[in-house]
Amino acid sequence: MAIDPSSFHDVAAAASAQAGATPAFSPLYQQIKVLILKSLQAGEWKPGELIPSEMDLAARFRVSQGTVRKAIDELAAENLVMRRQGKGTFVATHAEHQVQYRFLRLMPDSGDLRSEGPAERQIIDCKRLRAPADIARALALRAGDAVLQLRRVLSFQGTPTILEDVWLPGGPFKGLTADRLATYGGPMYALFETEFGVRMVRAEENIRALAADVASAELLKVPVGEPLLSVERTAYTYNDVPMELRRGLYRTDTHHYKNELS
Amino acid sequence: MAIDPSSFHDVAAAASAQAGATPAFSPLYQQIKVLILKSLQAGEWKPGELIPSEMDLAARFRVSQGTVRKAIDELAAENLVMRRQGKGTFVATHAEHQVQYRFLRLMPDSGDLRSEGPAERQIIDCKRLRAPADIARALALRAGDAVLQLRRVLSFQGTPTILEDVWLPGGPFKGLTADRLATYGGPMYALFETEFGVRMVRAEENIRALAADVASAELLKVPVGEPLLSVERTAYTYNDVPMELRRGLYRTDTHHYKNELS
DNA sequence: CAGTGGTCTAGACCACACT
DNA sequence: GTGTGGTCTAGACCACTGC
Repeated sequence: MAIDPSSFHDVAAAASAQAGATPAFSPLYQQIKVLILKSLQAGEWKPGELIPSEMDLAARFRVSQGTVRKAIDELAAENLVMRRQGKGTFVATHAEHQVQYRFLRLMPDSGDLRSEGPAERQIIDCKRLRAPADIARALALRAGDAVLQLRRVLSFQGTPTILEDVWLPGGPFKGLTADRLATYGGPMYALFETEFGVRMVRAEENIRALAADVASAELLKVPVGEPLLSVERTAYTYNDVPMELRRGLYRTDTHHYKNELS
Repeated sequence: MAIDPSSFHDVAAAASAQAGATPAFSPLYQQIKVLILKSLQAGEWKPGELIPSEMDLAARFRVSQGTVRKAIDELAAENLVMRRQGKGTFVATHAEHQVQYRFLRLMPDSGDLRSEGPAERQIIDCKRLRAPADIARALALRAGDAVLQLRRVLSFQGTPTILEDVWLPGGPFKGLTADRLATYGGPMYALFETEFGVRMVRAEENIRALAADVASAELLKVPVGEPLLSVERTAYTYNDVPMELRRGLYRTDTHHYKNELS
């Protein structure tokens, strides 16, 4: 077959048909990646589910298996999917035992979190309110929009260690109650997936040291003025849409925040 | 040619010739990666230098270009080498302007470190001493072995912000003086590369909040008891050999420690 | 222009999991 | 055995760099 090498596939043809001064060249596998990403966002495959095999996807998009493979490689590197040899590729989820606290970097000074057993969770408060300006900005809402605020304490081996305030946009999380949170056994992000279809994909944390105020000191059972780690986390779903703001105060007398740099 | 499919290359043949109960299967590209890594360690190519082209390496190791490519892909993902299309693959270095403070996660509350201009560095102390037990353990030395201790303050826009104590093993860093550090313009890790042939490859940080003691408070110009971020970093060369212990105290009133989770 | 890394394909075989 | 992801090869062409 004598065919134009730049149009021997549907996707490739569509790419080269782009108009504009800059051709905006983008590799085929990147385009395939975007297409798979859209299916993930649209919920075509739910967290924990098996996605079609590389061969199937290659047939669907009319490209070779190698091209699909490279697209999935990148998605796997970003922790959006998980590959398992012999079984297939699965949509990543927070509900797995292996990656229980994927966004929690606090470690006991000896051992790891698993060796401490599960954390005891105590919900202090859960209420619906109108977003203050700073919260609204962080969640890409308008000031005054409905948000849920949740406050809880996590204790390890009987010692209160983390005090967290969580803000969630009211729309996507309509119907979330303190009771539902208290009765749910797994990680909070797993509940978000199963009950609200919101999967947190990545997060940013801004960390500071500050002195415990009266309220925090009481809840964490430390003296007022005790230095605490302030960890402000913004968590994002697909497409960099912020879906959670979380302000944590960590006691660091028996634990530390661990970070790997490379 | 009728040849055994598992022995059509030197490296592959060597791999399949391994004895032992567990065949310890390792993909070809992983073995190639180890070989390239050894050349990097041995200093066959120095930081900043061009390594041989993929074709050359493929010829050297008697494998296909694709296999070399996959090995280099992983090295690039680990920031050990840097690829530049049309030019070649270079050994990574701390002396590049783009990645100036690769291990420093402190950011001004608005803008970034570059917008603040270069930090002012003030060396407080630099002395040779025998390693206390905890320092020795972190650096994989014996207690009492010679170490260099260095203390310095970094200021941004006139405000002292970071107080650092650095411990280095005496052997590899023989001859390092406060004067050499003061006159050197670039990042400390770049000096380590050019003068001592020590390239830091990755690091771990343990972070805590603590109250400023008298000495720290004076150097950072904050009240005694002010909450500070304590950042304890262990930096490693090739092969996970620890080469530096660094204890930093960060003021977080105008800056914060930024971490990306995924 | 030649040389480099980057993309894409096609086909073979290997390792693993289920049935 | 069948199907999955994982490895390896070989060859073609594209995009970028510098002579």
